[in-house]
Amino acid sequence: MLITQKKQYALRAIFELAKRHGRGPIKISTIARVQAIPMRFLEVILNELKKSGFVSAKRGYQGGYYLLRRPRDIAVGDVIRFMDKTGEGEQDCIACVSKDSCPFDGQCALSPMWEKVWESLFCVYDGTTMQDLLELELERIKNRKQQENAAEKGCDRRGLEI
Amino acid sequence: MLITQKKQYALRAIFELAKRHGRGPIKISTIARVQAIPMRFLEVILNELKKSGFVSAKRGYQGGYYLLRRPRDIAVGDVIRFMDKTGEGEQDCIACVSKDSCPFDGQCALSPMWEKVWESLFCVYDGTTMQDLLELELERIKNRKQQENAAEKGCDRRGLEI
DNA sequence: ATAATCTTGACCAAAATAGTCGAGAAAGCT
DNA sequence: AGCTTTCTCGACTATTTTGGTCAAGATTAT
Repeated sequence: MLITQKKQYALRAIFELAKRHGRGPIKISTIARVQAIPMRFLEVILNELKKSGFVSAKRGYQGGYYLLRRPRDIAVGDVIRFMDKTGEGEQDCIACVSKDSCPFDGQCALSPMWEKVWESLFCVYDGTTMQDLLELELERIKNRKQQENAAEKGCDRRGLEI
Repeated sequence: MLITQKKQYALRAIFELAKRHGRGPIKISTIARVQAIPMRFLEVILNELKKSGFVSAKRGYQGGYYLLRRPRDIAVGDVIRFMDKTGEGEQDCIACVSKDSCPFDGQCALSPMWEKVWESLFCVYDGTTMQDLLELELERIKNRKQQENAAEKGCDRRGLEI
């Protein structure tokens, strides 16, 4: 897998927090429902994410999770890197890039390519902030509405034609 | 993992065949030794690769595997795509990109990013042929020799200084 | 107090991945 | 023909990673 489910969930959870940034703590149960993430699993994930410094939590009655940074100051790359780290040493890396696991001491014929791959991957990751994702989402919603309107008109016309 | 061990092995095996292209069939045992791949596992891998049309094999006494195309006509992307296919449907893909597994019908906030990631990944894969890898390898060897020469001289000088 | 909510660590299950084995079939050599 | 070498094929096993659950406890607002 290029990306695990867990990282995907982490990103979606943070995205959801970004969406509601500034409106107080958000409950795990809410995030789980809206983002379609198994709740007990999300508990684990968010708890881990606290150590990243991106999110924090408040316990008790009106408790929940919230972002510690502005959405534009959290890049996807930051989250991925953090999630990789927690599993002890870059898990999502490629065997030949890290000298330890490469039988040729990181000098195999493929390693230059893996480095390129790694770079271009994180070029995208680091170039995408939560803010960017939010804006994309807004645009998408706008487009969908326009399409719906267009479709409705289409429906009406068809109705008349019959 | 970004790339599995098996795919890595497949690439290294094909690379080795490319290195010896035009010199008749190469034995599995040779490839396994030179590329540090478990032999019985490599048997399985090369056998699968026959279906890709990149390699073919000859049995018996002076048998072995050989490339069906010129090294410059085999890109890393071709190999990766083939290996992905054999596992039934793009395994190395991302959940949200394929509509089936995305709870939001492939319309989640992250999907545009995953598409970008996918593109830039295969941009590297498809832009790297076996020939390219061979040339890189040659250059690497040349550089290492130069370094060794330089190091030897350095040694001599140190010897005199003491 | 008590109800809501996060916290923690242990635990389990399923899937994917990595790797092995044995018996057989073809090809060349003598 | 008989022997050796080498691939072939399918079944099998082991290991690791991932995904997910649970229960008991701590904290806070009301």
